[in-house]
Amino acid sequence: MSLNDLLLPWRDVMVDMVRQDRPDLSMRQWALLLTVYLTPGPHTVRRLSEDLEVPKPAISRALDALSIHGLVKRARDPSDRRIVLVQKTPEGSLFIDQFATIVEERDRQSDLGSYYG
Amino acid sequence: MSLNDLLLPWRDVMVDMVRQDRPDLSMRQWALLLTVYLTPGPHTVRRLSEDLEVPKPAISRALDALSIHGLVKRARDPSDRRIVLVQKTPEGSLFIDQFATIVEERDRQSDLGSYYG
DNA sequence: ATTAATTGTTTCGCTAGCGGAACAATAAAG
DNA sequence: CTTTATTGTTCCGCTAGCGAAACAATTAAT
Repeated sequence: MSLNDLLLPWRDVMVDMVRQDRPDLSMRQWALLLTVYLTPGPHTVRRLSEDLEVPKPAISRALDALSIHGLVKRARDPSDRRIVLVQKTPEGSLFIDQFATIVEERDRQSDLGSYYG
Repeated sequence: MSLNDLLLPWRDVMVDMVRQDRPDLSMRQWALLLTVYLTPGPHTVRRLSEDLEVPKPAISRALDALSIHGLVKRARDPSDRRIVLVQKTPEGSLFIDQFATIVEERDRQSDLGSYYG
């Protein structure tokens, strides 16, 4: 598999991400969002900070940003009220689905490309 | 193919991108870099601006940032000295190769996961 | 009860990036 | 030549994000 076949879908999806309509999330915010939606929880600030190798305050700020867009929400753990559990939202799920559609589309395009081209 | 199978490699690669060692590029800078390295040129500021649907000054600034890391270089078109041709560099090629390695690795992991898991 | 540890947020000074307008350099049209 | 068009950069005021340190809230240890 050539470098182009491998990376072109990435290029295409990233370009889609950059085009101005959708909320423009930074790389960290994307990594955080995908982590919350695709990996098993519970997702606490501490764990996310360790998983992403990013300082805790940065996680906190990124959660602020994602929350503003309604893509994620915070809830205190009832059994230990220091802990913040980061949770999915309906809007976030929709957003992820739309992202998946873009990825699917771009993957499909790339496959066709290597078939015909 | 499940949402997870489709998106988990993306999540993993983005997390790798975010981890602090490698130059932390913004989404725009990534989209720009991949466009220069993976799509046919010549790449002028104007064309990149149109392709990415991003204002020209933003392209110019992003090129500054990429140039500082040596990932890309500018050269005036000799036949029309208004035009800036954005060109690859050895460092940039290496960087793209490293990125490809990450993508490959993460794709492979995900395939294994759906086979055994 | 007091002290120590843990968790997440806020503050601090600072840098990078934003869009839009103005700009300089170059080329094309008249 | 002079004017107009094109291309890319710089300037402007502003917002978002950064890491480190300080902080408040809560729980655990003594």
